[in-house]
Amino acid sequence: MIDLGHLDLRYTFECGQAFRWRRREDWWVGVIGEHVVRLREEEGGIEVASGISKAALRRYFRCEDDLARILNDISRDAYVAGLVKRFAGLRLLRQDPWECCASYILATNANLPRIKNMVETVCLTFGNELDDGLFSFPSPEQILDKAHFAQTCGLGYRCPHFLEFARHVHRGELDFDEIKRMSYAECHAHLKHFDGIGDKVADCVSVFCFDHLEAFPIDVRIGKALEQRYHFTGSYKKLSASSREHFGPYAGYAQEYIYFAEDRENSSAITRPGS
DNA sequence: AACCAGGTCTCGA
DNA sequence: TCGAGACCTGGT
Repeated sequence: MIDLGHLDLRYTFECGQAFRWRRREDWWVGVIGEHVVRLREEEGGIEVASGISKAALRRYFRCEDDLARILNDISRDAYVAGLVKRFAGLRLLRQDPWECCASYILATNANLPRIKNMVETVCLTFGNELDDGLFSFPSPEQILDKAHFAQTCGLGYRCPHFLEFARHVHRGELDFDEIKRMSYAECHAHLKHFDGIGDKVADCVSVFCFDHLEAFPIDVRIGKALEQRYHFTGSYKKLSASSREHFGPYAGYAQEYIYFAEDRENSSAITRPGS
């Protein structure tokens, strides 16, 4: 049993920030680094079945974030204030930079189910089998050692960007520790130099693995929400500036609550037509 | 059966 | 700096 603070596993894993968590009966099963992790909510904490250290788990779940204070800070309008109440316990995760960047290069112009499939196929093709049917996310070297198999992963036109990114990391052309020391603006600009990383992906990885909680990724759905609910318009750059100004230093948290809410709204509209 | 998807790239104005 | 088109492919 471990106390990870206020945490709702379902909201946190279903909101689309990470692609590899699955519900298996009453456990959430995922892979962090080379560890299979099984988690279950119990009274008074989270039950953990894994060899991973508690410190690593606390780090992954950003336990140093004062969630109550952050949610209070982003509740700057009625819409987000309502979402924060509905989905309290949704936490941002601190993902591994290599895995996060590589995954989000795959996450362009595809829907969530397909993205999950692509990532899972990559793990199955190149990663280490850790447990029955559970694979680690492969290292750049594991991918490059049999790069020709990438064609069989259904990545489409993302494939060359994915492989090229693995090569850049393998050659040491990205220093993730150095990027972590950059400001948000520097981090975002630096990442955009790599093929397959544009404004949106740069923002995703800025907030999901480089600790820039003010980053506010804008995909088509968030763009619609910004227009309809806030009347924000214009280029990505303008929308980004407006959003960060409105939501403040924890804009990334606000973005994730909005994305999750819009996603649920969207899927329930399809599931229950009419009314 | 079309439409669309956690976009990016290239190119012209 | 901005907008328009093309783009792999699988979900829905």
